[in-house]
Amino acid sequence: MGRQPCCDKLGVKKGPWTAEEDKKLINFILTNGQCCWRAVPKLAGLRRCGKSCRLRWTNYLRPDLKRGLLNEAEEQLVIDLHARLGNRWSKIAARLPGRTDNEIKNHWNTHIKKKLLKMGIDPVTHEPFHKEAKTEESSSISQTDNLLPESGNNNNNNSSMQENDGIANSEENSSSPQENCCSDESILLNSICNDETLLNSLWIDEPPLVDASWNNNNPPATENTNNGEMGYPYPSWEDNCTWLLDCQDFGVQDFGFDSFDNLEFKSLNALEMEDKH
DNA sequence: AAGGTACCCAACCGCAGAAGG
DNA sequence: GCCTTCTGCGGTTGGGTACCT
Repeated sequence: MGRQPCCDKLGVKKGPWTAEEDKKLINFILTNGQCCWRAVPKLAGLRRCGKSCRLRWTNYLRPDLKRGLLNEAEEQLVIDLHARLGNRWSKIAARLPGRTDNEIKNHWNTHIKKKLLKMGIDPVTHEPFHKEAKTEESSSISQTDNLLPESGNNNNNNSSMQENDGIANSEENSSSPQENCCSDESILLNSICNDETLLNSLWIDEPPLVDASWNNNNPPATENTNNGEMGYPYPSWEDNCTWLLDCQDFGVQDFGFDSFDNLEFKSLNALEMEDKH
C-alpha cells in the first residue's frame, strides 16, 4: 500500500535514549497519559519517532516492569506457553506480569533456546530431536504437547534448526524440560499446564490480564484510585514523576508490587474462571 | 596487556491488522 | 468497499561488555 514512514526521517534521533529524553517522555505520559504515539514526540519535545517513544515506554520506562533475569517459574511458563502459542511473544508476555515481549523474546533467544537444544529438545516443536525423527505422525502426548496446529513450526520453521548440534546431546533426553523444576511452584505450574481447560483458554484472545491499567488511555488525573480492580498496588499517577524515575533503579518490588507468583496465579485463576463461562 | 570472540539486550525496521473517514 | 493513518508485533541489528587466548 506504500505506507509512509512513521515519521519524517529527517531530524529524528536514533540510538540509545538519554536520561533527559527519558525524563521528557515520562513527564509527558504522566501528565497526558498514553495518547497517540505519533504525536508524542512533538508534544513532548523529543526528536524521536513515535514508535521509538512507545517502545521505550513499554520496554523500559513503564513502572510496573520487573528487572533482572526471568526466574525459574517464569522461564518454565515461557516454555510452556511457547509450546502452545509459538513465537507470539506479546501473548506470552501478557501472562507474565512485569515482563515485556521484547524481554521474553531476548531471553528465549539467548537462554531458553540454548537450554532446550542442550537437552536435545527442538525449541521450535518442543519435541525431543530423536523422537521427532522417529515418528512425525504420532500425535504427541508429551507435556510440551503440540496442541497448537501452528505452534511456531509453520511459519518460522526455517530458523533455529541449523544450529541443532543438540542432536549430539540427545543422550540427555531423559531429562525433561522440567528437570530443574523441583520446586513447589514448578509442580503447580506443571499441573496448571496439564489442565486442558486452562490450556484451551490460552487460545482465546482474551483481554489483557495484566497491563490494563497501563493500556487504557485515561488521563492520569482520573486514575487516582487505580489498580483496585486488578489488585495491583501500582503507585498512583500523581504529583511529579520522580518516583517513576527512581523506579527504574530499583524494581517493582520496591514499590510493594505483588510478587510474580501471586500475579501469575491471579491470572491463571482468571483464565480458569473465564473458561467456565 | 592486547586482540579476538561470544554474549546480551536495547533499539530499529518492516509488515500486518485495526480503526476511522 | 476503498483508502489512509496509526498501532502493535516479530525479526533483526548493532553497541557494549564479558570472557578467552
